[in-house]
Amino acid sequence: MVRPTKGETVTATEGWLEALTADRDLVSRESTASRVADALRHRVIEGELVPGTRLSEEGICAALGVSRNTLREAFRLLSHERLLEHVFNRGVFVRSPTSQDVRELYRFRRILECAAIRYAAMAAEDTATAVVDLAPLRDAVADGQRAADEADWSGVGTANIHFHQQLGALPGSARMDETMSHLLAELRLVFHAMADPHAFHAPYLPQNEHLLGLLESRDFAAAEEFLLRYLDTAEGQLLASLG
Amino acid sequence: MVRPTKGETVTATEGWLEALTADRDLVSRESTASRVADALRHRVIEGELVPGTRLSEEGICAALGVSRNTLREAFRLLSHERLLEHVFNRGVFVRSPTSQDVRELYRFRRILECAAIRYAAMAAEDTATAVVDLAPLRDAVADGQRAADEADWSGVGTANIHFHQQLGALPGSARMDETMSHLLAELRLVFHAMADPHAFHAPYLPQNEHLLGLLESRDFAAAEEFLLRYLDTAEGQLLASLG
DNA sequence: GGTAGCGGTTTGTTCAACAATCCCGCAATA
DNA sequence: TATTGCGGGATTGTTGAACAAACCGCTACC
Repeated sequence: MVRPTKGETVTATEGWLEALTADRDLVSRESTASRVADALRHRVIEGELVPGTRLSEEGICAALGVSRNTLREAFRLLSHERLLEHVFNRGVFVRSPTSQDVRELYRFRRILECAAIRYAAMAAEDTATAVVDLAPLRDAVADGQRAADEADWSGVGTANIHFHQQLGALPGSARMDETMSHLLAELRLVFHAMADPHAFHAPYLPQNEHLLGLLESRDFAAAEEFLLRYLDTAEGQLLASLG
Repeated sequence: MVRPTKGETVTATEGWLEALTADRDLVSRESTASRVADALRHRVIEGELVPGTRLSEEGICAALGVSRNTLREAFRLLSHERLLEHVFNRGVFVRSPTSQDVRELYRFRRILECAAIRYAAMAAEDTATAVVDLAPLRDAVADGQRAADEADWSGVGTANIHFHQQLGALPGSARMDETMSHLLAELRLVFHAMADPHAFHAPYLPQNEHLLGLLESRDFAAAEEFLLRYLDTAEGQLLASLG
């Protein structure tokens, strides 16, 4: 190890401590329950666990090699995210969203995503506020385009979700980000109930691009209007598919 | 037990089955973890547990007479509501919100509550939609007035929170209700950090009433404008109080 | 046909134990 | 003096087993 010569003190560039805090999550191990929850969440979101499936405690804790108590903590986490449904004395099931759920989900989406656009509009006309950063949205659109070129429909779906996640992140509120994240994860359950969940996303790719264009040209009123129709269409499709 | 005479079938008034479902939660036992969480939540929300307090597992599960595992499930629930903070390998603490939290909380409140007003506006001009029900808001204002008359400042605070909860409930989305509920519960933590948390709420009583008046007279634009100023003021007070 | 009783199975909850981790105080060192 | 290294003690993380309670499906019975 190289150490400074005696009497000499090395002062690093300003703010390096703050930079370190960004790496904090790399150091801190997370609990096994979180990791189990991550594994299950992935399976649910990717549609490998079909809605309605019962998740037996014994089977899963044997498969994952964790104790029942730890597994139940993971169940609790995912139930809170509405990905699983915990029925007292009967076990946990992969949640199967109803059409009522779809209507509520989209009502909430309209509220949150329109609010995000309005926030961007406010930030744009208020020079005091730092202008919102649309780069993550551009990235999401690009990712979607790339996935479509490779006929990776699952990737298109992911990019689509990512686009809306980033749209909701415009106001820069961690709480809203989390809410959006849960909302979109739950929505994935709905998508899996469709006949061809992956192809479903494809038509929305150019629409995302158009919406981004409106935002970039600062036509926020048109963007909001466009988004509302966009969501109406999607909701209608899902409701029709759910019966 | 009285049973109908053989061959005779008693038919009760229509809809009694639906009425029964409302009492379901009285019958269905909830898990002990939920009840433990309820008890702790009450203590935290009422300010009996000061932010920063460490909640020792051993002490609490002895006091409540539940096992450590059950207590830990309750801790998970409350951590998810951001009332407690779970630090890995160090225990759980009553969350002490920072000024950063306050800013985020109010940013999110502005988004959600304004969206609620805009939803009411949309519902009002769209005759197809059933008109929104302002009765719960009136009730909350009345409760606050009554509590103020009796110098019950804690009650005034509760009524104030209740008012905003009901405001957020206008769009009729269970998911949004839950989000608002968590938001306001977390906000209570902030209030307790103030010098005189109860008196803090009193000035907002007439403002709630005024806001309700604007909604009743369907002047939604003014209502939104008024609410924004309202929230600005409150946020400023809290930030000043937090330093 | 409908209903009451009955096992087998799964969940709810507790308990006790061990490993891993952290905090605090003390000594050693530059 | 200020910093570093090192236990000791306490607390948390996780496990495994155990028992009570509840549910499901089956059978027997009226």
